[in-house]
Amino acid sequence: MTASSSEPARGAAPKRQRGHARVAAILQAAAALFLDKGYDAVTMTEIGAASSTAVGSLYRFFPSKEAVADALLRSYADGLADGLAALRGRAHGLAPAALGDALVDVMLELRAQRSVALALVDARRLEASRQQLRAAMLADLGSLLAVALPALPAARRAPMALALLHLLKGVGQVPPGAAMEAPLLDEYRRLVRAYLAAA
Amino acid sequence: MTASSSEPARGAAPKRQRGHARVAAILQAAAALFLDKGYDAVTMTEIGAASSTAVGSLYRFFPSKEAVADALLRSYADGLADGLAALRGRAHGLAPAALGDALVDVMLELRAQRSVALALVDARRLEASRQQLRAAMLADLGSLLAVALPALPAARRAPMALALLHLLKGVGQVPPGAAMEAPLLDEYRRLVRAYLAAA
Amino acid sequence: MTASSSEPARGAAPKRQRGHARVAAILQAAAALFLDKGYDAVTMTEIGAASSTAVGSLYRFFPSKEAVADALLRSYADGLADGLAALRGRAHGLAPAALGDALVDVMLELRAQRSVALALVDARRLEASRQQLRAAMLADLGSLLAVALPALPAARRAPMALALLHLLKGVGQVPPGAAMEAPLLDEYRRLVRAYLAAA
Amino acid sequence: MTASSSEPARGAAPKRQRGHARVAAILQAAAALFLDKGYDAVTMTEIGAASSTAVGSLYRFFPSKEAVADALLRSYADGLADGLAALRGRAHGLAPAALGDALVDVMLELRAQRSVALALVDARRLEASRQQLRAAMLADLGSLLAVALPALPAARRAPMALALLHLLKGVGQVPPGAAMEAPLLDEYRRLVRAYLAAA
DNA sequence: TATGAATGAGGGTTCATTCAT
DNA sequence: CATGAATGAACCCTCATTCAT
Repeated sequence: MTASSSEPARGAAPKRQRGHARVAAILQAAAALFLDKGYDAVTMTEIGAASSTAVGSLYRFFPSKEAVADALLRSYADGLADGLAALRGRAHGLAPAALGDALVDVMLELRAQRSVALALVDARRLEASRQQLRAAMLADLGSLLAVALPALPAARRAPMALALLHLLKGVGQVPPGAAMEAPLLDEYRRLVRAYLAAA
Repeated sequence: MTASSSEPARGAAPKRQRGHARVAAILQAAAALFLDKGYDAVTMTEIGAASSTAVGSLYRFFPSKEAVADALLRSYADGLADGLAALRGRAHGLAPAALGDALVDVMLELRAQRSVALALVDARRLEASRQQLRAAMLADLGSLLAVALPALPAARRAPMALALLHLLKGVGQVPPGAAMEAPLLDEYRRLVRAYLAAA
Repeated sequence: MTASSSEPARGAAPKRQRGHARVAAILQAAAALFLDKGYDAVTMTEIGAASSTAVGSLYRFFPSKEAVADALLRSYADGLADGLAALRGRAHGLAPAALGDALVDVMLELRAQRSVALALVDARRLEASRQQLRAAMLADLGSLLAVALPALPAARRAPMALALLHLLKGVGQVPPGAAMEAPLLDEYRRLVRAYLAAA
Repeated sequence: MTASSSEPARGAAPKRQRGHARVAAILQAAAALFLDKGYDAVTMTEIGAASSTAVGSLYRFFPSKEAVADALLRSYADGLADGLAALRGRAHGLAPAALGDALVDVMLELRAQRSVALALVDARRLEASRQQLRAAMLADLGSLLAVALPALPAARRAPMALALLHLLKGVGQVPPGAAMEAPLLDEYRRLVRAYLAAA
């Protein structure tokens, strides 16, 4: 709205976008640090330094350290919920093996956010967010199973969702560039497929 | 490979039994606290209070907070190594499904120590111990697979050990008194069995 | 002695009326906040928000937070000096009781500004302004006493001014809407009258 | 109780007394600082430095900065309550002028603690303690008046207690070594006497 | 000139670790 | 040796003040 509309490429855009870029930078830096050292071991000053943001500014965007972690967690939860929702849309009549592969694929798409989320989910200080996230994911997985495996006894749906959740957590933890990556992902695919096929 | 399981049995037994009892009390208290609140949230003073040990004395037995966690981790690693070694002894010719059950059983036996270990493994501050523990467990699992599933291509042994490790981690995380316990354990048994049978 | 009461009236009036309104709004907002929460607990941003002024603009009018408090203090001092000067004009031959009532009345007229001033005077950070204000008020009160109570030994003038100052401070602190207001003000009137009559 | 009872003059005494001395040193240092700069402007580190105590140790004795101020306030409140209680014991039939002098004397005895207390009472952050202290003092003063001035209409007791409280606050604020001290105290005596005599 | 995002020093508080007793 | 008071670095967070727009 100010006069700078003539310089498109210079600095993204004048007002709101700056804030967005900042927030993104902060979250990215925080994600890397949390992943590397765990929630408690990371200091706000560190996050600031890593994202070229003064502590004070950090607190303009996030009211507390916990809020930073929550944002990360939520962003992951949202991505996952979307992925599962999309999968549920086409799950009806899917063969178990195909369902397994699809699940693994959903996970792989979110891998970046996922590994951070996992690091955070284990920080005991974040119980609240953690419980919430877990519950949401279990519900999503459960309803997916109801659609995809209608023959499965209802009583097994919850335990299976739990087991799958843990399994998929493993998929998310596969380190993206390592030598092990491909064979390990194959292995997980086999595992999930075998599990679902046997159900 | 199980050689690391003992320095206690070597020659330290007769005298200093006091010290041993103290160490045990400290570790037990620390385990309960770490499990409940996570590594970072537990203070040395707390551990002292919970084990009726003055902080100063705590530092006589463990040079640092990290050392307490390490001891816990190692004790768990030892138990696991022992369990896997015993299993390997009788693994030759075991049916895959039976092998799966046996693995789950080994895990269940260690569940108490295991859940603490898991809580600690996720405290990123303990990278060193964590890596070591992981490596040892993978090696043990790998050699168990070599014995139990001789038909498995050698190349799949490592990924499978990795996947199994993660799976068994899930078994260890099943909360011991919860309503979900029995069905969830059953589910894990099914899962492991299906996986090994398919291999 | 009342000379310090104006730099506003000198030559700044016609233009910049905007600025004057702003300054007034700022001072009013600041007064309310200081009164409510004390000097230290009020932030410049708050003052800005309460007076619809951007922080940056705040600093155009007042070079620091302390300057805002100083302005408030000075404005009160000016009002008091004026009131005392007026009283001194008609103090000659006034009966002690009447003088006491008049003093209380002067205070009551200034009550709004006064209570803020008192809140600020107690913020020890403002020593300088505080001392200045005090000295000016004592001088004014002293000269009023010289006119109104010529029989009073000169040596008692200073202590009496001090005591009166404190007394009048009490009057200023009577909370304006409380149930206690009327009886308490009566009580103060009695007190001042009794004191001056006995002198 | 330990073995050091043979060295009487060296360091007060070994165990509990050390703590007492520390607490006293802390309170004294805090009092001086609060008096000088006001509650908000004093930092815990400063209090530590002034009492040769590390911040950490400070927090062993007082759980928060507020607790330090509270202790100071309470100690003063206790002294005052004692003084007023003693005075009430012999107040029956006391002449108003004598009562006034006695009140001023009670104040003077507590002057050291008093001036700090006054500095703190004005710190808005300490509302809770402040209200409590005020209420207690008013109640004490009121019951003293009931005993000492039975002729006073009950309705005037509360306002008079309020006015007296403020007056006595003035007495407490007389700076202990200043040139003004003696004449000002005389003046306050006159003032209180005149007030009570007129009642 | 007005704006408010950005800055970073500094405040209260905690806790791993040390050391005098 | 055991003890637990003492230490002080470091953490999260706030806010007076500045300055690019």
